Amino acid sequence: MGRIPCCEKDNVKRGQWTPEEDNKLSSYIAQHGTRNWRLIPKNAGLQRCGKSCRLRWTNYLRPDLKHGQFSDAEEQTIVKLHSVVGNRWSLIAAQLPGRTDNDVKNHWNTKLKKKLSGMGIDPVTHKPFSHLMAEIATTLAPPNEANLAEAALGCFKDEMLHLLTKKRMDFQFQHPNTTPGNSTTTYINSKQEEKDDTIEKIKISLSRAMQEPDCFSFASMSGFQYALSTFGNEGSGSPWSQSMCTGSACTAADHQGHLHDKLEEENGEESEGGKELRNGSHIFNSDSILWDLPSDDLMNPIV
DNA sequence: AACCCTAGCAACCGCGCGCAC
DNA sequence: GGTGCGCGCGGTTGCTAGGGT
Repeated sequence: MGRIPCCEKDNVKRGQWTPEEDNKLSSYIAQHGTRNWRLIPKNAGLQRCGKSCRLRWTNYLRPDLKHGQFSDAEEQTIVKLHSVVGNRWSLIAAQLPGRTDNDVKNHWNTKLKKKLSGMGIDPVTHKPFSHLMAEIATTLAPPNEANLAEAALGCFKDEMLHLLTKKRMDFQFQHPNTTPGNSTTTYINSKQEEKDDTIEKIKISLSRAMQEPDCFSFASMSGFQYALSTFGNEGSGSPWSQSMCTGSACTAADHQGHLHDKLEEENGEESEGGKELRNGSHIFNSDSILWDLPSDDLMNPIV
């Protein structure tokens, strides 16, 4: 048996509150208090759900609310408390007079999270990223080659699909052997050509890998490192493919020295992708840990 | 000027807990 | 102890204003 709805959805208004509605609600609550939220809209002459009235009152209309910017002291309090209690917004808000849980939550999600990340602190654990990276590196076992291939392929398929579908139309028609100076491609600048060339190689290798999974040697794929370092976000499939794509596990693999060593061993020479990787920014370099990402991926400057 | 993108905020939704019967 | 109800909470969604192209 499901829970009954808190109100008749057909008969209630939703969305932004008007000043008249605010007035009605405020004056009703001033006279009668907030005893039964289900009855309040009916008695106050509002076509609103009781829940909606409660939210409007607690988050906006309550006379004791502060509506301005959060002060530094308030922000510090939020960060401190969040490090202890986590996402218990109501608990945190209770320590900040005039602030609601919704206020605190919004402020955290829009400002404080980014602020902490920018300072090199993980907003979830409140530990420095360097500390987390070290933990991950020591916790995870080095992956074997089969896992890596599976993981990277899973990650790769999604990213390539994404990339290929969002790429300009000309990419679809551009044959890999297109000669320079061809009228259809002359407008492409050299950097773009270089990138397209890498993408094309990835594309060919990927389709080969899908057709001949058994004899597929992932590390022989030109541009793998480029892709790994560029598309490190939305993996799918095995846990390794997930973690491979977060960047953190890449770091772990780097730390263990297995991934790049393995790739270079098998490549025999430095791949084009490898060059790309090396040209990427070393945003994180603590002791033996390296986190290689292209500069475009520098979401969070690390201290 | 028009369009697109993004950040910030308000509001909604669903779940779980506590209380009364 | 079981059930129904009301409320609070945290996560998510949607709207809007402002900035960039």
